[in-house]
Amino acid sequence: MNDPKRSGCPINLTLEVVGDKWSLLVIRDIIFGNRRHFRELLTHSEERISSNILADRLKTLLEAGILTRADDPTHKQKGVYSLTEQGIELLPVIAQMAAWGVKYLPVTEELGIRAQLLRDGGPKMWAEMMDELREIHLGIKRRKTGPTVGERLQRAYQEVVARRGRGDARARISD
Amino acid sequence: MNDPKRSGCPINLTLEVVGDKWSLLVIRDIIFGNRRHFRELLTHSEERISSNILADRLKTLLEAGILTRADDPTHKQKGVYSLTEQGIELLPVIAQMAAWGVKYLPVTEELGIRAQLLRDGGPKMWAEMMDELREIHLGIKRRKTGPTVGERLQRAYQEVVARRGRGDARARISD
DNA sequence: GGCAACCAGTTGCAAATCGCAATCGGTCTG
DNA sequence: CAGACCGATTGCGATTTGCAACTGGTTGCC
Repeated sequence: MNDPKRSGCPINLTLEVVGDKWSLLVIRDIIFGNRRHFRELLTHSEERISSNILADRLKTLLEAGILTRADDPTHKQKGVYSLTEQGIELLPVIAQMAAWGVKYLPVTEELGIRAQLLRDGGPKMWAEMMDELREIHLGIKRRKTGPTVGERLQRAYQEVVARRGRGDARARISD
Repeated sequence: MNDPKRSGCPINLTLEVVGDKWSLLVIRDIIFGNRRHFRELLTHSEERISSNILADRLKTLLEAGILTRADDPTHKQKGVYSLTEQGIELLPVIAQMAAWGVKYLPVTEELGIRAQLLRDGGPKMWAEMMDELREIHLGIKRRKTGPTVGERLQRAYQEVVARRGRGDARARISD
C-alpha cells in the first residue's frame, strides 16, 4: 500500500510484507487448516483474530500477491481465498519458524507435533507439501500418490489430542 | 514481558518474540554486519532505526534469551551484545526469509547478493556460518579453517558495490 | 585540567496502528 | 418472511511507533 520502502534488503522487504503478528498466522491456517473462507479463518482461529484485522490482513496479502480471492459459486457473498505460488513458497519460512519455536518456546504438545514432524521431514517433506498445496490452490496435479503430508500431520495431531484428551476439555477445541 | 500468550502454537509463539518489523533486522545486522554496540546498530542501520526503538528491541531480545549483554572492557559505558545459541539458530529463519524476498520482492542487487549466495549454499552453508557465529559470540572454536562464509558473503557484496558503484554515490553507504 | 567528541540510552509528544464490540447490508434456509 | 449466516465496516479507547531533543556519564587529546 504505502510504498516508502525502508531499504532494498530482502529481509527488510519480506518483513514489510509479513512482518507482523497476524499475517503469517492467517497463512498458517490456510496451509495447515485448509481454511478458505473469511468465517472459517475468523472463528477457527486459535488466537481469536478480530474481524477488522482479518479483513485488513487479507486485503494486504491480496495486494502483495500472496493470496487470490475468487467468488464461491455456492454462495454469492462467499469468497474463496487461495494461495499463489508466492504464498505457497512461504511454507519453508513458516516451517523454519515453527522448528525454532518448538525448540525454544513453551509450545503445547498437541500444537507442537506438526512442527516436529515437519522439521524431521526436512526440505524434502516441505517440497512434497508444497506440491500438495499447488494441487489444492492452483489446480496443478501432483505426481506422488498415497497419503499426503497434510493428512499425516493432521492425523498425528489428532492422535496427540486423543491420547492427552481423556477428560480434558482443552483438547476438543479444534477439528 | 507481558505474558498473556495468544496460543501455544510454535509459529504464534515465535511471532510473539520476533514478529515485528525491527527485531529481525537488529539480529540481521549483528549476524551479517557484526555490529556489537548500540551505536553501531544505530548509525549503520540501513533502515535508520531510531534510538528508542532500538533500545526497546534490545531489551526484549535480552529478555527472550536471544542476546546477552556484557560490559566492554575498553570503555566503561560501552556494552557488547552477543548472540546466544538460541539467537544463532535464527539464521535459518532469516536465510529462508531472505531467499523468499530475493525471489519475489524488488531487492537491490547489492543487498540481494548475500541472500542469493546463502540460498545457493543451502542448509550446509547455514550450518557452517552458524559455527562461525558460535566462535564469534560464544567462544566455541570451529573446526573448519580457511575463509569464512561471513567473509565470502562480505566480499561478494563489495564486488557488486565496486562493479556497480562507478560514480554512483549510493554504493558507498556501507563499509 | 578542561573541553569536545562519544557512549548508551531516556523523555515528550504527535501520529499511526491495534483490538474489541457493535453493527451493516446482503444472502441463504426453512 | 423470519432467523441464521455471510463478508466485512465503523467507532473508539488503548497501545505502539517514530521523530527529535535531551540526559548523565566516559574518553581522548591538548
